[in-house]
Amino acid sequence: MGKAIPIVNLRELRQSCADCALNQLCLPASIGGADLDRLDQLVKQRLPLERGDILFREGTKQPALFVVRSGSLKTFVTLPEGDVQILGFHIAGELVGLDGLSGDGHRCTAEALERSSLCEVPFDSLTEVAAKVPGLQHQLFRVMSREFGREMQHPVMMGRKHAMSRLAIFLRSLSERLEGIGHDPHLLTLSMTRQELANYLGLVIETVSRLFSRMQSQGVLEVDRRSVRIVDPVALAALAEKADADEA
Amino acid sequence: MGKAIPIVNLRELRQSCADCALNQLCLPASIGGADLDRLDQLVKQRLPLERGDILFREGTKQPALFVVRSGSLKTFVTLPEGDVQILGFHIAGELVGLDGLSGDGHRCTAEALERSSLCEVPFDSLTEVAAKVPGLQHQLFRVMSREFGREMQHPVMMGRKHAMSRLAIFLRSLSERLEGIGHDPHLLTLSMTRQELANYLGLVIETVSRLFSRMQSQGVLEVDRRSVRIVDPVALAALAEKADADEA
DNA sequence: GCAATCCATTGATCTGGGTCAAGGCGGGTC
DNA sequence: GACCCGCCTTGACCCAGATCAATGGATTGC
Repeated sequence: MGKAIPIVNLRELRQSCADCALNQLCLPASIGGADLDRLDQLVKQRLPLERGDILFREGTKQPALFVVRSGSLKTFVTLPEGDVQILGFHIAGELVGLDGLSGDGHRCTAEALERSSLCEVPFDSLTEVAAKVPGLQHQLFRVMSREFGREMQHPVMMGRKHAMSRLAIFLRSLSERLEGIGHDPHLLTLSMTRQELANYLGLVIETVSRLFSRMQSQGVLEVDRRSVRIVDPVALAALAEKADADEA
Repeated sequence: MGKAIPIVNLRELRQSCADCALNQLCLPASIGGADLDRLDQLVKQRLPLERGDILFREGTKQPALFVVRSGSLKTFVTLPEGDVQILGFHIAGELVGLDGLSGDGHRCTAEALERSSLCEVPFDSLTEVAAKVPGLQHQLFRVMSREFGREMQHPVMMGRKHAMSRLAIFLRSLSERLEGIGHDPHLLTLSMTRQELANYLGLVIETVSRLFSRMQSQGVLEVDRRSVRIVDPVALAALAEKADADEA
């Protein structure tokens, strides 16, 4: 047994949708047989990305849809003045790139937060096949709409006037999503820096750092660098929902 | 010539997509002939809504897609504690209800801000026809993705740490959208209350009020209750982009 | 081992916007 | 006309979080 050198798992690289553990979260859900084969042929397995690698950039023509198989990414837009706004973090089983179907290319940039592997489906062939496979079209609408629902959470969180609520909402959401892919919902390993998290939450890095410290001293979390253990989920929920004064 | 009693325009109520002034902004764009007729049969013209009328509620099964023909609406979610977060305002030519395709019903509530008329397309029949008309499917993906792009603006705006930038961004966006439907982009008639606007921007009503006053005294706007004239668009743009300190 | 770098934490101070409170104005009703 | 009521504005005050600044680990490179 040598060192833990990360090796590309070749079996994983050439695997069909039918065998994929993420099957139910992904496009192929609820289609099968010949249709699944047809979809399978569109899906390209990509070599893993490393932290900082760009999956696609704002404005890219030839847009594609991606499914995260392992690892995680962030999506963000760059503002005219040069600063960025992070729109979301994407973990295994989640889709990235749905903003690209408009015909004007992708509207945001996607970048890996750690070593990540993905499946890729080019849009033109996807919509082409979707036109022939009603089940796929339906599923495509479903996942787009599901993603819509997820996007809604961001403004809801940003609308909170207390920084503590924002962070608590984020942690709960992440916990829930991890649970959905079979991880321990109380043991989070953050793949983003404090800076990236702060940007996403609409705060500055110092505030995020202080919030983690405060939650730890209150016995809600145990924090060690990027790993966060949720010690008191009830207290965390209370922080997330703590009133916000106005209500109209 | 009597008083200006608002009358339901019957011609408008039973009109085909082909004749509609909003044609290019809407679903029928880029389909024609027999396909357009097929779509036409799905579209129901609804009686106008009055201020406060609910178009659909969170959780409604039997979701549908709506196109605003005139007037305006807001969409919002209700949080467990009872307060709400407004997600967006929708003016003529814009689509409402795209969040409903997930199969779990609508994820937000839509409410009229003023007397508004709409077209309605039930989802089940829409997706059914879309499966047969590739042009429609494509257009449906396009408008969904376009809407995705619009949704992205909300977090970008909420990420701004200065209240003035948030309001300026909102005003510019509204101005642009009004221009798109042939209105004077410098003369805005707000259909939402200050409270609704504040909620959307993640601020309190007093702050919004003070911002309007300040922009007026700076010569950027002329404000009279709900009507806002953009006097100095360049200054407004500068306020919208004013640096926000961090940039990662 | 030591420097350099990146990332995170902590403290001190300042300030933008939230909170509390008091009118103002316009549109409706009787 | 007088009143009311919903919506908006303005002022005074205060606090959560931004800003400024210094320090502390990890990790990487030499």
